[in-house]
Formats: sequence, C-alpha cells, structure tokens
Amino acid sequence: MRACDKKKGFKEKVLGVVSKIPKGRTKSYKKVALLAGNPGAYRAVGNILKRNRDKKIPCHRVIRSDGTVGGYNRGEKKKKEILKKEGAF
DNA sequence: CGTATGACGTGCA
DNA sequence: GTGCACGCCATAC
Repeated sequence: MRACDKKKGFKEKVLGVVSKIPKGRTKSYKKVALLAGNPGAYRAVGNILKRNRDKKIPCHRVIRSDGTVGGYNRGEKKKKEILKKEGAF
C-alpha cells in the first residue's frame, strides 16, 4: 500500500512529531528522531529543523539530551527564555 | 549527481 | 568539570 505509506519523508515526520510536543514539555533530538522512525538520524533532525524552522513547529521545545538548549535561529538565549517562560525549564 | 553542511551524541584527555 | 574530536544520517544546493 503505497497510499498508506508511512514513508512521509523523514523531514515531514520530524516536523510532525515536533509540532506534537505539548507546551511546557521539551524533547531531545534523539527522541524526536526515534519517534520519526530513525533513531540514528538525530543528526538530520537538527538539520531539518534549521532548514525548515516552520512557525508552526515549536522547534524551541527540542533540546539536546544533555539538557542544553542546543541552538536556535533566533539565538540560544531566546530559546532558553521561551522554555523558561513556558515552564519547560 | 555529488558535495558540504548541521540546532547531535558519545567517548576520551 | 571542561573541552575537543569523531561518527552518524538526512537535507539542501
């Protein structure tokens, strides 16, 4: 069944997963990649988010497994502030 | 098509 | 505890 294909494209999958992140909750790139179906593509996750940085995608809720905010198009500081504001921190 | 990049993750000094 | 280097995958140009 190609129609039922889950191969929506890793990119779309990642964006979908990230957009599903509840408010006040953060997820690690690895977790996102895992939910996206490619636990070893966490590297591409960051790339996709950066190349897509969709306004409907709370990419600021995606942080590293170390607990560091990682990076953000608007500035890591801003990202951290948003997380703090949402209570994720 | 092939190359270069990247917002990671882990290990080691 | 901190910093550096390598490895991994997918995307974009």
